[in-house]
Amino acid sequence: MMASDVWKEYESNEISHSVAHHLTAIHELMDDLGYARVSDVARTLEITRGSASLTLKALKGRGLVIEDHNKFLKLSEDGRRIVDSILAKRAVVRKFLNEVLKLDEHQAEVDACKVEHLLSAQTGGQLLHFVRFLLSDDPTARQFLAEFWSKLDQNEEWQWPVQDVDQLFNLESR
Amino acid sequence: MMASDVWKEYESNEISHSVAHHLTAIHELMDDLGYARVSDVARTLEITRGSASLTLKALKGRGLVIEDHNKFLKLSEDGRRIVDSILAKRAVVRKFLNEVLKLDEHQAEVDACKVEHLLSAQTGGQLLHFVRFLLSDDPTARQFLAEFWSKLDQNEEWQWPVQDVDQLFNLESR
DNA sequence: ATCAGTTGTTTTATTAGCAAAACATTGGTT
DNA sequence: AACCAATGTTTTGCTAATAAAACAACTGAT
Repeated sequence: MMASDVWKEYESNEISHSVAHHLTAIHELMDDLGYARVSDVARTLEITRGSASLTLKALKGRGLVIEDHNKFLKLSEDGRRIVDSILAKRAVVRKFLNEVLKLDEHQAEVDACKVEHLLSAQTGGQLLHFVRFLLSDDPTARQFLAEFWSKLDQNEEWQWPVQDVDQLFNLESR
Repeated sequence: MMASDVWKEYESNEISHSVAHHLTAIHELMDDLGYARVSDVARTLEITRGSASLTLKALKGRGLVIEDHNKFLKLSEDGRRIVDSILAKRAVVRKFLNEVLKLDEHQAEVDACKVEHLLSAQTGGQLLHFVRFLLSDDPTARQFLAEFWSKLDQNEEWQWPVQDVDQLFNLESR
């Protein structure tokens, strides 16, 4: 509980929010334009070329981005793997928030974008299993969702933020 | 998609990971010891007194922390509200990851700690509704969970990270 | 061929968050 | 009184990520 080895793992994350978006920007640009240069990344992220240049230089140094003889950028194998895992987590979190919890699309997009690079691979994988089953045409899943959504409309008994969540579960928490 | 007004909201967050833990440390110390000084916070977070002193000075300036005539710290009303919302999100996310997705406790704790300060109030509230119903003794919820868990043990068809999550849902995204 | 626009880099500065070290204050012990 | 330990602050320096501005190099149009 509040073990510092837990809370300090935050910055020990090898992929920062900024790095995640520099990499996914390259990925998107390759899809959309067929190429990605420093300026294109900067435009996409709405930061200055100077900032993008410095960050991308570091990413080249880390072997996540590769530069052409003509200053054209692309993702390395490692870079692509990271982008894949980030986009997968973003997609599944967005889907869960929007289609299950019924949060509006913008909120779902924003929250998914905030946490996509922080979730572990295990969490991403398990969440995908879960949401996949939940949104499948399995009758049990259908019925469960229907009941949940009908309950959602009904009650707003307790208000957020909650003082003691564990009490709401009628369980001891540790 | 990749709208910069979305991805830039990350740093626009008023509560950073560091601030979140400085505040919750004070909360915990008040519970455990009955008081909280700069040194106690530093010890709890395993950072130097100097760092804690600077951060806490800023938090006093923001009106989230109040200092005694004798250097004793406590949370303001605003500070307490923030801690409540963070701890509630942490608890519900941890519970979901551990008791529903069956991730081990450490992983659940780490991931919950990483995202607790980033989730919106709406997301926290909806997630609480969802997990509460999911872990209740409602027979539909019971049956759904039982089926999900049995499926979990069975298949490991596709491997993570997934190339195209949306394809796995047999749905168009967005 | 020149001139303008685009592109990439570098330098300088800022902010948040940390460490390390120096320093001041306080409280208790002997 | 002298001393030591704990506490709090300040200063200096570091890293990541940004902006801003200066600069160099290339491209294309006329």
